[in-house]
Amino acid sequence: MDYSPPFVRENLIEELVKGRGFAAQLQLVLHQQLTGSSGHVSATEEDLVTKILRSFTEALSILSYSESGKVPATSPAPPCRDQNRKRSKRRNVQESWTRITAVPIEDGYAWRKYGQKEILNAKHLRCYFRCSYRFDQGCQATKQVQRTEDEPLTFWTKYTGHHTCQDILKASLGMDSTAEEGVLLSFNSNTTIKQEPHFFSSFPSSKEEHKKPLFPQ
DNA sequence: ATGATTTGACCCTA
DNA sequence: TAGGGTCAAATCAT
Repeated sequence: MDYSPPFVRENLIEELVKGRGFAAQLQLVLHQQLTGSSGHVSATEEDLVTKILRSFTEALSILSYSESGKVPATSPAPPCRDQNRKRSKRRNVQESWTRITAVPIEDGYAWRKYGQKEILNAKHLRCYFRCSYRFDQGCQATKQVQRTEDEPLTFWTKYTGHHTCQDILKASLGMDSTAEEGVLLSFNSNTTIKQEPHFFSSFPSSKEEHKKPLFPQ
């Protein structure tokens, strides 16, 4: 499904990455206005910029899929939002979406593992990751990864929040060889689609390439 | 020595 | 109160 020469693809990815970066910045600005004293940004505007941001991300994913000879599963559905839940002081309610893949997703971002936990009625541990730049740049992106099935091997990944870190450009431009292995997009629990297995590997981040598998078997 | 991971404890929500 | 998410000291890898 790849009809474009490599250099066209690279330019395309570069532009999409730029767009995503700008959208992320806009999201930050809007969020600051929303929480600031002037606060005249509507939730609709914030929601809109979130959708733009996601579109860029998904476009990049699609390019990555086609590059590796795979077909994107679906277009994204609206995110599942905990709209009626009270905002916790400690846990802020961020947009989240999930994917189910045959391999742990290598999304090109730098993640730091900060915990893992046994989940009720689950055979495997759930691993918790946050952006490596959380403290440097205040990037609030997190993800959770859990092996869900053995046959066929599948991994469930839940992303929460978008990356606002500057590493975004470098990371995404490096996606050609470490493209997202994502298969299924689902922004609520009802819609899930699977993809063929590709390979198995742990997926150390760009900052954390090394050592033992991050996912307990 | 430095930075990442592990793991038990603690915190929060339903 | 149980289950899930996060923290942080201890441990490990480079």
